[in-house]
Amino acid sequence: MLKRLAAQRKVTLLDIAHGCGVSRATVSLVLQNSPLVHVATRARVKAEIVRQCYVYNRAAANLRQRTSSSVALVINDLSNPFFAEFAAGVDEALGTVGCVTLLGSTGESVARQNAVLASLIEYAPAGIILCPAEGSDGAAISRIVGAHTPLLVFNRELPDGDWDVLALDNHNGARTATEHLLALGHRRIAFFGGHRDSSSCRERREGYSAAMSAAGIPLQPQWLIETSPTRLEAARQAGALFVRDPAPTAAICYNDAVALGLQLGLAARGRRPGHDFALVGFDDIPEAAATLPSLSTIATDPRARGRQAAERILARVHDPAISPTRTIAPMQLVVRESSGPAINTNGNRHE
Amino acid sequence: MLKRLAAQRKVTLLDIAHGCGVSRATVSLVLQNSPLVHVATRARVKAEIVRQCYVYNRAAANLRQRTSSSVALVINDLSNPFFAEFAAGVDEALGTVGCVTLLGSTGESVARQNAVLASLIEYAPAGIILCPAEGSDGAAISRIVGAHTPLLVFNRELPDGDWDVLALDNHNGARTATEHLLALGHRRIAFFGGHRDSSSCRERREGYSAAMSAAGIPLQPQWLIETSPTRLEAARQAGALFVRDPAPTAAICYNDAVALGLQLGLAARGRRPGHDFALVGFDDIPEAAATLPSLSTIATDPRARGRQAAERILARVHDPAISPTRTIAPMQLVVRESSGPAINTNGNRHE
DNA sequence: CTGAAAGCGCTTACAG
DNA sequence: CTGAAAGCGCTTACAG
Repeated sequence: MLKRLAAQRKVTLLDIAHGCGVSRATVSLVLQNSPLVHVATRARVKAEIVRQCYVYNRAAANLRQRTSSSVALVINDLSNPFFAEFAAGVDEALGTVGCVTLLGSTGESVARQNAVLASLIEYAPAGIILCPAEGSDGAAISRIVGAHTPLLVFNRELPDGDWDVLALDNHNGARTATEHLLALGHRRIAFFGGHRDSSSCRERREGYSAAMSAAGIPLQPQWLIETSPTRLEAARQAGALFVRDPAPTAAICYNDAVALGLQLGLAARGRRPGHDFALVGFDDIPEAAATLPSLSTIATDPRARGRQAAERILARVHDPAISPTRTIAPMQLVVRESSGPAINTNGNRHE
Repeated sequence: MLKRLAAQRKVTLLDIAHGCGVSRATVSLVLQNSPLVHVATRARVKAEIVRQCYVYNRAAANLRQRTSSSVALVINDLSNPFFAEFAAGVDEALGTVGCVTLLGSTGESVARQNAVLASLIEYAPAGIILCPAEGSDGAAISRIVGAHTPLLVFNRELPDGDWDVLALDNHNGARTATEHLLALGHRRIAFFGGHRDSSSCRERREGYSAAMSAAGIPLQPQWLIETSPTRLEAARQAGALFVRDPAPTAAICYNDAVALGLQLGLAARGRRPGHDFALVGFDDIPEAAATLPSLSTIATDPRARGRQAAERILARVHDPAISPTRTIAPMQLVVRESSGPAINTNGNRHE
């Protein structure tokens, strides 16, 4: 399991000390920029460090100091741009304080997640940021992580435990998106894509329902269309919107991938998104601005969320007395072309 | 710089030993599944480990054994899907052998790259996988990394040093793509997008030129169009293809992002990609299959490259006597709709 | 099969 | 301002 390094003798503090006739303690103090060391001594030590190509062994230092300068990040999979952006944000924020990111991925498997957590915890990270796999068991996670390492759970609900939570405001995001379409005159609005059993999908559907009820529009069951959250699936299912008359004139999509797929599926059926049909996505992935028609969407800014998660976990590391909190990140509606112009109540555009 | 962990006493090997009346050595042997320990003793120890919620301190073990169970991965930025996929592949392969990924990102800055490397090397990784930032200095990197940690350089050329190289076969990939368009009957073929000073762009242009020369077609300077390698820029520059008559009928694109942008730019000018104009991308990002028309492209399979890089570095870790090699990963043409049907030499389709 | 002892590379009181 | 000594949590010969 372990990699065996060529046990070539590395140059150590003691080598530096011998090299310039001081003790290890002095070298250590120089390394820590302590003001206790005489300038001349300091200069001699520093020169010797360069001369011998000494490299500091942070693991040894951490062991002795009982500290840690790493944070573990456990996500689903980096090939999902949402998580990749989140990870980039985490790494960026940790990097600025000289902390390193230990990466682990679960591939949405609970068993793998437990194994990954159990492995990462052995590296004694200062904290853990976890995007839990679907179906995660909070109690099991608590048991593995233990009480001494601050944990932050991102993005997915987990039956409450003693950890920080950073959640997206799915409910209000979907409500805002729906209200946007209502304000443009749409009445028959579908919620397209996603799996009912995913908590984020459930929350988004609830926000959508809330807005529809508030507008006095009874929900039609055929307006709720499930798909796997991928572009391809969404493109294939586009037809499901039009099996009954009167068909919806607009849709809130579970996420941008689904929305982009729906745009393709609509085009393949001769309908022009943003003209014959209005849609709003979720996430604001880079492509949303670049596609044609550009995609109106609810921005989640995963990179900023990553920075936020890292800062929160660092705060808890620095002061373990802080108690865990629940933070809800707001989401912003970005209006682009795909939601189209205002229409009249028959579902036609004002000309 | 360092995070200070609440110095709460952690349960240690000695606690377990005391807890069941054996020595630390015995507990250590149990942890390593050594056959030297009596079954009954082993069972007692294991029970005690669970009872006390002991967690192994891998850093301490690594220090004592002079081993490492981490590999550092330094990339540009995770928000680039190509690198995100590569990182996912690296992490996947490392995970299966119980090795952890230390992440670092350069944001394409040489200064930051040097700082990140200097920081990561202090964690004594067993090896380093580096996707060098543009303009990297091989000598500086050698100096920072030192001679004892195997290094693998991915994707970008770096003046030769004592490291493994995993390169993409840009030249042949571009040649293959160009030959595909030539075989369809195209003669006026552009090379669209990318920056001339990037080594991968240069190599791809060379492959393209080679195929054109081999077909006896003199290159027109106006067929070489530079853009930043983004979708938006590419969409904006689409017009540059048509400033002079006769305009090209096809283009090799620097990468898929550029190709997708060009598709949008063409559509905005009333030209139908795959009908009025043929194009081939580079990378085979997931979107290439899902866009409309679907994108013909040269597949680089970054995830497989990541696995390959990880396996290579692990091999060197296990046997430091192996000398560094240069591996060129082959690239595969994937034919989809965007390169269109065969045309006649006037640039019209066969009907 | 088990235990006492030394040591991985660092830091930190404590004396001087 | 500098040095001798103990110790972070583990492993590994070496005896028994």
